[in-house]
Amino acid sequence: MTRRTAGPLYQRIADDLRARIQDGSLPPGAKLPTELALAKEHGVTRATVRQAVQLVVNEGLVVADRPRGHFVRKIERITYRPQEEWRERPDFPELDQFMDEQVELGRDPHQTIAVELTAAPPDVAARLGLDSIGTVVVRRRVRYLDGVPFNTNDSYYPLDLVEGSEIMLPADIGRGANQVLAELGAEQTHAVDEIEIRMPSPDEAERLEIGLGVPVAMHRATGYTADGRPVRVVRNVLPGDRHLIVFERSRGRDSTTPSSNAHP
Amino acid sequence: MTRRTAGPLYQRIADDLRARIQDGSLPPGAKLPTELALAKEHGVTRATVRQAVQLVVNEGLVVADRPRGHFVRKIERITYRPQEEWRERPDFPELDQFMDEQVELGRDPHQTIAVELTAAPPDVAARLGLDSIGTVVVRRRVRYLDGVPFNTNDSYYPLDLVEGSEIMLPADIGRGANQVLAELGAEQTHAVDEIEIRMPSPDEAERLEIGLGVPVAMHRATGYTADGRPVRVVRNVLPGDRHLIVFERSRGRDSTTPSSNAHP
DNA sequence: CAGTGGTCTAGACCACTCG
DNA sequence: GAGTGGTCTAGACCACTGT
Repeated sequence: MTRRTAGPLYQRIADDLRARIQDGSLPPGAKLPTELALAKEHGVTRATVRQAVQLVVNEGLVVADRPRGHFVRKIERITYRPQEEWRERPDFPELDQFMDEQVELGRDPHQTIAVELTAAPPDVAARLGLDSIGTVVVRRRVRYLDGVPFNTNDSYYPLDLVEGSEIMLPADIGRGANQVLAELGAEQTHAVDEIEIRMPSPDEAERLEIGLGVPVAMHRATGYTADGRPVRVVRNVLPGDRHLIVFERSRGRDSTTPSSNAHP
Repeated sequence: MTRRTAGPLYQRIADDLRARIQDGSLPPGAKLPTELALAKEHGVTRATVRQAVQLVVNEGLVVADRPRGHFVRKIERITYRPQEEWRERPDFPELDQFMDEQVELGRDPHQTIAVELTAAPPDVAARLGLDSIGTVVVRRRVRYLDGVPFNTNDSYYPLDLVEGSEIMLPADIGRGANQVLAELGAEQTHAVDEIEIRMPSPDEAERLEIGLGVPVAMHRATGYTADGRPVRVVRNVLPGDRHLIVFERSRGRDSTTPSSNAHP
């Protein structure tokens, strides 16, 4: 942490706040001094203090809880393992995988499911190899943990592949949508995971109750059958303050250089 | 894009800017109207316009290029494949892998290398299984593409493992540090990749020339030998506007559930 | 009701780049 | 030298929360 001794006033005030957070005198969850108090302390107007506070808010260090005050952000991440979707499931699971794992950890998960028929958005169409009029089935899920929205999970399937199947029903699929796909003759043997880091759109921020200063990961997974046909695209939006993405890899032949069907 | 018809003025102005960016009337690279022009257009003061502009800047949609004006951000990402570090390399490579791949793509890469001996930072110590006084060798690299800093790559090795080896020299290792480790009797057979999404610290922002509104991914890779001993931790800081992280996976036994040595 | 942050105005001066 | 955004002041009113 480089301490500034010159430069704009608001930067110096922000430096001071960061230092207090880092050295523990303002621990996670602590309430910051009020804007008025900071103004008096530094001999500036409230407007200048607000610039400083805005800065640390946009860095994700501090959250505004209006009108109680500003507080040091508490961060608690769950581990998100894209590879686990291919883990063996119990023979008669009652919940889907996300729910299942979280219950094991003593959390209270639930999710909303909506199914929709639309034209494939461009990124999905490109990965599914569909032309511009390709119709897809989308399963949109919002997942909650202890009442807080945690991530969104939108799965896209070519309509002709899943028409009439369980995938089109807005309900949990205990054995997993991938299992249903396999039963439909489209078993997936490999997948490509893409992770894009950016700030959320206003829509995403609202849907996931994301505050300022929290970026998201857009995780896209494209699943392929043995003959290289893409049969599924999943778009996950993961708020950065609530997720740690984990992959494991071995030096085996099949997990290093699959070489084909790579996107983009 | 939900258009607002009520609410704070600056939000409405920001909505208007977003809409113009999304519908193409302000394409990537285009110059926004000046703050004064926007103020007149919307019948508000410059301070209010600045709030609106700050918002879209912090969303990463717009960059300030002072004092020329504000411009719509152009985003161009390179593909970053953690698994590729285990790709077969040419017998007599002259450059390291990052450089090599980028030259193939017609870019001009270079990197700075500094080697340092320090106590292991807590996150590294935890992953290497070292106690609080464990000493490590750090190879710090900053990688540039066409003169722009692209990412940082700090590799940590237990001192007793690499002492006296090529790893301690601040120069490119054509055949790769992993190959050197193997020659030292510490061949890695599997690894855990962790990806954390957050806003950059002021230090990181400066080192990587990151503007407001650009989050980073912290990618940590921990490499293990066949007997499960961690021998290397790499910390990569990847600015979100310049990277797309890609993994590929097969449904084979070894790439799905390695189960042991997982962090955290 | 008091205290907090959120929004907005009106104005001032500065540093830097470009023509 | 004109024009841009960056910084800062002084003041006002509002909406919401907790007591």
